[in-house]
Amino acid sequence: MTTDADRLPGTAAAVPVPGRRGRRNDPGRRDRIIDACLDVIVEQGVAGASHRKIAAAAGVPLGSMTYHFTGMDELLREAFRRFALGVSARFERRMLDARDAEEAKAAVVALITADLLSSRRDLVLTSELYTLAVRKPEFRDLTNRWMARSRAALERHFDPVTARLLDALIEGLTLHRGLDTEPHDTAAVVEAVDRITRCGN
Amino acid sequence: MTTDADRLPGTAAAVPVPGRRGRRNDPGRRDRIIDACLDVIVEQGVAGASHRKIAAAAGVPLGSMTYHFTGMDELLREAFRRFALGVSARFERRMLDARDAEEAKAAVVALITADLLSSRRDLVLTSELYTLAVRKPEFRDLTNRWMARSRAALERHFDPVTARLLDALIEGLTLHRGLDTEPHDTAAVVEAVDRITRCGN
Amino acid sequence: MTTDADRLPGTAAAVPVPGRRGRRNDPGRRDRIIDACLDVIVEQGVAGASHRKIAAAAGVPLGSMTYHFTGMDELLREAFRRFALGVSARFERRMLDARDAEEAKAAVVALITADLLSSRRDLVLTSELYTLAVRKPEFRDLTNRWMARSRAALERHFDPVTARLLDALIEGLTLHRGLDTEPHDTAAVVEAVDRITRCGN
Amino acid sequence: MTTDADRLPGTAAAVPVPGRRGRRNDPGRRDRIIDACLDVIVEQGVAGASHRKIAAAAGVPLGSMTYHFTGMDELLREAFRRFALGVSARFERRMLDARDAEEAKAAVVALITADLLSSRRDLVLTSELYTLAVRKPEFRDLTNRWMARSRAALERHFDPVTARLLDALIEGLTLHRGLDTEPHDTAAVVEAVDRITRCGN
DNA sequence: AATGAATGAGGATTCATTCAT
DNA sequence: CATGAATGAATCCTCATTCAT
Repeated sequence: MTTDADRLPGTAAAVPVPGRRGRRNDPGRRDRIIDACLDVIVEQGVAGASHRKIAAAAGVPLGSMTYHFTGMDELLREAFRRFALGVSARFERRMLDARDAEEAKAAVVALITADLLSSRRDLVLTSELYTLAVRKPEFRDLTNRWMARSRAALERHFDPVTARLLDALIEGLTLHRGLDTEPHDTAAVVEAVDRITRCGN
Repeated sequence: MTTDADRLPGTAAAVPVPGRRGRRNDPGRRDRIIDACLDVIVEQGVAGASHRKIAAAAGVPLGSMTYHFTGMDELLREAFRRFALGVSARFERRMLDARDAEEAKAAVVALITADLLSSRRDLVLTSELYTLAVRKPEFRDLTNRWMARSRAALERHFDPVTARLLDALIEGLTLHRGLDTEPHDTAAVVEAVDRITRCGN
Repeated sequence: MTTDADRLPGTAAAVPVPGRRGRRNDPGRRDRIIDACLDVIVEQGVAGASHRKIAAAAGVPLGSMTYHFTGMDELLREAFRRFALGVSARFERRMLDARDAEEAKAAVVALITADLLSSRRDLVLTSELYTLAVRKPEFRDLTNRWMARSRAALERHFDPVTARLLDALIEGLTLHRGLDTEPHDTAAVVEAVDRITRCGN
Repeated sequence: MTTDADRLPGTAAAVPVPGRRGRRNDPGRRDRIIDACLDVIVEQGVAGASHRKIAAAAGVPLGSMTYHFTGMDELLREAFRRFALGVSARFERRMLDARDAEEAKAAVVALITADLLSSRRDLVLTSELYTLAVRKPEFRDLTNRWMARSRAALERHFDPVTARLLDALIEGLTLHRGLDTEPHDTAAVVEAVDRITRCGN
């Protein structure tokens, strides 16, 4: 399970999910609501995300909320599903792009030390998702699938045990770097990845 | 920064004299509220922690809440401060008890693989705290101090770089083990700690 | 700026269909709330006008209050706007009905010495409005517009300076007569209007 | 009844009211509370004047409030009594200082056109007092006594009818000048006083 | 199909007052 | 005598959800 700054292209761009629920006048409204939901969560947290605020952010009437979603739970689930899918897809692609273990390690380092500005959003959403996942099984499914996908991607270059450990290391380093206020140097991250992968590539 | 199940001794001990309708002068009530706050957070999350619920859990009238605390913010801050202090104190003690690096490593492994039943509470509270810390500076202070204390404790047995990496590893492993539904084997944790500490004791 | 007992016609006419439990779609409910607000203010003052009391007086659920108005401020503003509009419209009509300065003077005297029973409401509301206006600009706008309209009406029969002085005199006499407990004779009022208008018709 | 900017000297200056209630440690505390009460009312209105705020403004513990006063009503009554006494005493002195009707008229004009900065406090307190007086008899006693004293002072230079009319005129002009936002010229005030006193000195 | 209107439950907070000390 | 601690009632307001249209 790993964080990444990029948004999965194609999910949020008002693509009309064909077989889902064809709406006449405003296709993609459902999608817009989901994106607005994530935006509100980034700014105010899950605790501050209300139907009203999300509706306002999406530019849709309040009544739309419970028309398109059975309730806040469904909306949150879909929003975080989109988020997790996007982040893990991006991670997977990076691992696919790496041609050997060395490139994979470099990619991991790049990921952890990535521009914090763009990954602030990811950090916030990730921590919010974890907080939900710790308590509610339906969100734990999300994080589990995310973690599984990350490990599978890592296993293209590392043995299963190393993949699992590396994934955990990424998690911890990302979190600590995100929370810590003092600047961090990349060298330590390189060192960490080196050590954790030393005996198991 | 590491999770631990024990409660800081001496903080929550102010048990209300049971059969007495303690109206006026109830010393320790503030402490009881803080503990009740943590309990409610564990069960319902920060989002679900309201004055009403906490007051009910602590067995105090609603008006007591804003008498003892200026508002929810102060209450949350104090609650998480107590939690962080307790956990980091426990961690520090464990490191002090270790007589050499090997014992320290064993202690770390024990910590990560500790009885999940008791550490479920810690996991929940930690993730809630992180979610707050990501957004609000006053809670980031808490996590920073916690992290600093953990690293300092680790530095009794490891060099600074290793300490930092080990701390991050603990974080990631704890989190992943807490979220994952399938069982984990201790061997992998031992392996991880071995690798990360190999070149830097 | 002058007080008058009549209510602006057409504003409060939305009588709720009595025997019908009008749940959804209750047009005129907003108006009814505003009127109820004024009623409560008359009886308990602005200080005693709470959402609860007004809702009860209007026969609407508490939640309606903040649905129809963003908060107490907006409600108070609308209520006093309605009051000021009604009073100044009535005053204006009286001045329009007067065919010359003598009739206008008589109308002013009639106004000041009007039946106190009906003008008690006006006196209370006026003093409450002034108290708000002294402190808050948005209410001062109301009183300013009211004063301007009164002066404009007076200027149909008197020169600008006299109009302004007459308006102030009306204000002072109305207030003193309203507060004073001993009975007043009309002759003094006639004398006052005569003197203030003597040199400026 | 007339407004004036000066504070009655000697009332607020922590003079120990001798026969009232001799306190040991902090004589004048009662007085300080009353003054603080007026200060709070000026800033927040009667509606915003709470025991807590006044206690804070006076620098006394909250418990002192209900120790020195039976409740808010008594406190308000004493506060406004002090205010009304101060203002009317100042007015009386000005009338005593005038040696003839012309000087009295000049004094009245000076009073109305006085520096608004210092009289803002008076304006606020006066309107608050009127609002109370309109509703509650115990405050109407205050305003009545104030009005009576003002008229008595004016009767040193004018006949009773003129005194009463002049008093009302002062009231209206002061109020309108206080509320109006555009600047006012003194000439109109002079003219008004001239007219109202023309036929009756 | 879509939504504006409406509402009751619950949110945090402020308050005057009481009482034990 | 004086006060800090405590409390229950009341404050405004936000909310997810329902329903008539």
